[in-house]
Amino acid sequence: MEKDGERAEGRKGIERELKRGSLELIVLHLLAPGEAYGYEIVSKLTEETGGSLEVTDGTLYPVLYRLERAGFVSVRWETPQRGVPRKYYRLTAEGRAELAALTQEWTTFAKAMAKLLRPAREGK
Amino acid sequence: MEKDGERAEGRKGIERELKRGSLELIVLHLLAPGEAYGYEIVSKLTEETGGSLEVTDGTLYPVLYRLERAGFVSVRWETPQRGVPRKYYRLTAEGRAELAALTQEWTTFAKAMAKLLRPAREGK
DNA sequence: CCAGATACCTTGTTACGCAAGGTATCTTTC
DNA sequence: GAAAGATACCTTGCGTAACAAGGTATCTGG
Repeated sequence: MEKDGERAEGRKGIERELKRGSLELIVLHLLAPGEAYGYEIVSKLTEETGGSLEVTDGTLYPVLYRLERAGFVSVRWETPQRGVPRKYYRLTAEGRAELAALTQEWTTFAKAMAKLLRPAREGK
Repeated sequence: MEKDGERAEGRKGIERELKRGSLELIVLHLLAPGEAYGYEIVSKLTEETGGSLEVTDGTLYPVLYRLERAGFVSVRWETPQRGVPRKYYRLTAEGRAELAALTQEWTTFAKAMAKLLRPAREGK
């Protein structure tokens, strides 16, 4: 029945697109204070943004894999006394450099957008 | 031997990804003051952002087509006294509403990102 | 009539975010 | 000690958007 009941594509899809290219930065940023494991990163993000930015683990793992492959994070397995093994990720020096670079790029982009969107416009 | 001579994957690709989902908003915004034709929009964007945000016409036309299809812009052909025919785009009422909605969504997203990235962190 | 400029349009590639589904390990309960 | 549930990691397939590259049509100037 729900022919386009929850389609509402216009609304839902935008956020996904906006997140594009920002996720890598987000993850690097969340790793800045210290190491963390996959599931932890997911909940950290939800928590720190009050739920306004979220990812599922299925989204996160490919990102982490990319980061590892690029040498931006190092990986360590640890089995806690209680619970299943966890894979801890930690920024490398290159990762920190990348974090700084991406933060810069994101900020530049956001500023350009903000300036463009600012309605103020003195007569030409 | 240019193994990855001009690939420079990391750097070039990011901006493209960041633009994702923002282009539609950008175009709607550029149409807000009044109608414009395709090529004009391309140069308006380059001009207004001092070149920090750019699109090629091959990127723009699909966007315009989407907007037209969604009813956010109306279209009018005009052949100027000198030169080739031009296709002028103008915001519809729905287009204006969409512009407002997207601006809102973009701002919300940008604020969430900015807050996350802000390093300041008072001891909990 | 031919070269060049203007303007519009199409196709194929690439990459990413995501939902859905899958695997493995540990804990609890009976 | 088997079943059920929780935790955590990983993979596959899909949709979509930005872009480069290439194509078409119209007008202007020599």
